[in-house]
Amino acid sequence: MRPTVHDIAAEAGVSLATVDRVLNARPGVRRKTVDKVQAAVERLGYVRDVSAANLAKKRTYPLVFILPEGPNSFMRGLEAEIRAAMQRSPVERTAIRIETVPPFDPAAIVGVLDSLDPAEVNGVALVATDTPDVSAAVDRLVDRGVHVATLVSDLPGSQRIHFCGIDNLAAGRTAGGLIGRFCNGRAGKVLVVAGSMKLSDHMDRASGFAAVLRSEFPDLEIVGPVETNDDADTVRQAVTAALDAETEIIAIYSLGAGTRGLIEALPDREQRKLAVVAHEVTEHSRQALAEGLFDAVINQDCGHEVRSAIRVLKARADGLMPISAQERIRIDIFLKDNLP
Amino acid sequence: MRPTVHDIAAEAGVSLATVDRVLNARPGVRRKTVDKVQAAVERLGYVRDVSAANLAKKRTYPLVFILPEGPNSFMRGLEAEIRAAMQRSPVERTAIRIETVPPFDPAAIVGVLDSLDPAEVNGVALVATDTPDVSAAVDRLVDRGVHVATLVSDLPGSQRIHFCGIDNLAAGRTAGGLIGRFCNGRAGKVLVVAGSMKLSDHMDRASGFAAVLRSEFPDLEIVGPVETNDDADTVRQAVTAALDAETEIIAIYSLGAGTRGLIEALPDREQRKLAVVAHEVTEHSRQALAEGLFDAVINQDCGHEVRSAIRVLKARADGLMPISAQERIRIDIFLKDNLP
DNA sequence: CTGTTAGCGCGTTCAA
DNA sequence: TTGAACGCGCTAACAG
Repeated sequence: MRPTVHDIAAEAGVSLATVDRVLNARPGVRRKTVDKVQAAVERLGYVRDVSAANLAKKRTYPLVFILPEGPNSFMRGLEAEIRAAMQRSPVERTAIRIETVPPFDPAAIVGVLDSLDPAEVNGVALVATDTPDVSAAVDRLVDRGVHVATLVSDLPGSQRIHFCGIDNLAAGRTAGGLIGRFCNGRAGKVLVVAGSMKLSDHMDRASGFAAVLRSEFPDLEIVGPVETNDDADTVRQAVTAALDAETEIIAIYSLGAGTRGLIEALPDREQRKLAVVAHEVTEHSRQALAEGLFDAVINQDCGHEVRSAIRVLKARADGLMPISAQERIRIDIFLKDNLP
Repeated sequence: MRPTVHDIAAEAGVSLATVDRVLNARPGVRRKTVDKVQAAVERLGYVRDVSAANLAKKRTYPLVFILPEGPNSFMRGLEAEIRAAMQRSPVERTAIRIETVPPFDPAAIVGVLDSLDPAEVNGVALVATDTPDVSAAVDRLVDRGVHVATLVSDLPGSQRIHFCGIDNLAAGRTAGGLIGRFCNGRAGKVLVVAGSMKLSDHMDRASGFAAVLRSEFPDLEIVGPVETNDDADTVRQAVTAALDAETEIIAIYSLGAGTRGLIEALPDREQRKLAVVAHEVTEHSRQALAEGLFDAVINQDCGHEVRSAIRVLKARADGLMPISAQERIRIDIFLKDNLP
């Protein structure tokens, strides 16, 4: 039988209230009493029953998600998952609010971050641009006692407690390995299309990709990365222009969004055979895979990311450590053959 | 504010005890009273607070895992994950017992299944051979009121409530897509090595693989599948023999275990270039990937599978539906470039 | 058949 | 600085 506060109280020779004060690090207890209680906790191996505590406190976890607005399918999918989590709020004791900001706008993110009231918010998960001002705003919020987790794209220099997303360096390496093998010995150029180098996920993917090509497939030369701000029309124009200009392009790695534009720019399979790898399963990329326009799509499960963010933020609010393996977001690789 | 049993009692004009009886479908309540209470539940949108209920009941969930003994690395990894879950038992209110049985021995599984006491066991997760006797034993257990989930390999005809594992047909298709692309237009033969056709996961992988080769890569011809009972020495002998006999083999798909034997049988990369795809990241396969002996490894996260089995079995014991997307086990694809 | 009451493990008044 | 007592939402005796 697991020990309870009663057992601790008896063991330490004090009352329940005193045990509670010590356990919750509240003031008004003599140093010696604190030691006695802590010794009893150690001795009996006490672990607090979080659900009983939450019941007594009628606790809810007020959480805020910050993500970019706009037509980006992936971000809208992410938002849908957050809304699904809001549906479960009564059961999970969460109170989730969504704040959307213009994409690629660090100042807007900073504005939201600074407007948050630590008294009303327990944790924040955000999709951030990796810029110094956002990093600083995150640190300010953490200093004010709010736990912050990054979502999808990390903020490596900041005080965020956790990154809920894939290892984007490994994702880029994977793309490199796939494209290298799909080209299978042919020499030529590979066009790399990115959204914005202000995003650390795009940065990481680009460098992982370049590293693998350099070390394993030296016959493939990178063109780009071209920046498109994840805008479909820009992607279409950029890809069309590049394919016209460079006839030696035999593969494309699209590491950002705007996938619809990429599809529109792709020439007939018969005319010109290109190995194509893109990111995120959306309506568009799914169809492109099925039609054989794309060879592979690298995906991150945004449902998992959202649930993970909630678990991590809640655990942290309770001062617990989450199961780390459970929070590792996998790099999914989809071919037309294993599309879910 | 979420409604409580008190609110229901007031709304229905009855006492707490009666509400409790109705909510838990216990006998001794007049039909009319039941209806009144249920109407109040509907009207107020009541949902029971499971953690409060568990607190009051001091509930624990006694669970049994059945899996094959023996040297199979994957199964040992699975067992390690179950033991990790046992460590969390006090927090998760579980009481987990592991039963091991000789591999490929349906009778042994049936023996364990039939020996289980419904009064002492709440749910069972098992790695099963897909044979009629096991299926029947599962059905008998379900009839006696115990929830059963299959783990890793499914039992499609049975009354199991859930399958905790990957879509093995899709996994086989993925392997087919990868091998087809890695061979890249070359014609030749592909050796398929399996453990046992008594396992539905092996069956499914083999057929998914064959389907993709037939429809998308007609220049590749399948040799096998050869059955090895997942024994490394048998695998080594079978692969060596096949490679000697058939000089046109340009690829190998190993869809079962015994990966060490496969590695030992593989000729020098320089001598004979083979595209190799295997299953499950283990110490051996990891090294083979790193050295370039394997091109890809398809993996299932057994930690996720174990946690999922526990969640599903617990949820079912409480009469709840789990978040289905969370319980979908992903098909992981590892290249040397994205090895974790 | 139905209602009253005392906990489950913990947090939080209010007195002492 | 400490302790007693009540309540969180629910279940389980025990009466009636």
